[in-house]
Amino acid sequence: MALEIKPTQALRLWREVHLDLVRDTQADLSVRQTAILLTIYLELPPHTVRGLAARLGVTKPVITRALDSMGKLGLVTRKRDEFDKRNVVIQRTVAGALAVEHLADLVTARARELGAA
Amino acid sequence: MALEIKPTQALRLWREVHLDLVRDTQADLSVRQTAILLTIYLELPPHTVRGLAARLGVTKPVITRALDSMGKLGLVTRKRDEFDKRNVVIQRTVAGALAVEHLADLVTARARELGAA
DNA sequence: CCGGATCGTTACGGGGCCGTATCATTATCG
DNA sequence: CGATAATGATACGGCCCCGTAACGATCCGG
Repeated sequence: MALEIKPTQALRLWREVHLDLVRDTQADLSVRQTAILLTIYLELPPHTVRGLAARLGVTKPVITRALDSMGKLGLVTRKRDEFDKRNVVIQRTVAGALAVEHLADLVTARARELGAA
Repeated sequence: MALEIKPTQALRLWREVHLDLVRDTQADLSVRQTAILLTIYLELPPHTVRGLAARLGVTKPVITRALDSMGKLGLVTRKRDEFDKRNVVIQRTVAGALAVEHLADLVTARARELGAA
């Protein structure tokens, strides 16, 4: 069952949510960071630096740095893989789950406000 | 007529489009720039620096700098207001319209792919 | 006509992100 | 064991963005 959305609706939805994000001083994630965060919280674990880099089509340092800054914000945590100590497993946090949930609220609320176009 | 979308669908849509944006080397707009671009192309002209700053809840230099970089990309143009030469009128461009249309395509295409959740 | 208000821009200091190249650590295989 | 591969982190130079404060240009009211 697909979600039907018209181009004008899509643009208005995108704009309203982005206006909310800009006004929301707290949320200061870049496009890359947002993609990483949502991948971690929507796809099945385990998540690794290498896996995320391949998934997003970016280099590993991008992931490492994004995890650094998102870690400072408390949105994710890192843990060494005990079975292969070269790997780092990225874990979810309560704050991260709340942030994702907040984003979902924003999008659904703005979608609900959209008139037909 | 509102657009009904479930939280899980919203998050998946957001993630897929953001993955597209990350992979699309060309599109390199920040959240602020995206909000500005869509405001210019979705709301009725005329648009001014001061108006956009108030609309987004940011300071004027933010708008000036965003217009600088978006101008380099050919997405917008500036013109002095002839009736009040203090004002600058922001104008749309063909390239900007295409970029907005491309974003609409991305969102609608990803929405169509979404299964019910 | 002139002082104050308004508009957009610029200067400054600070911080973040980028890609490339390199590094330390760990695993693997002969 | 020792060489090689793989993983994530780090160093570097460069670029962009931010907020505050100041600036020149323009309009307006007395």
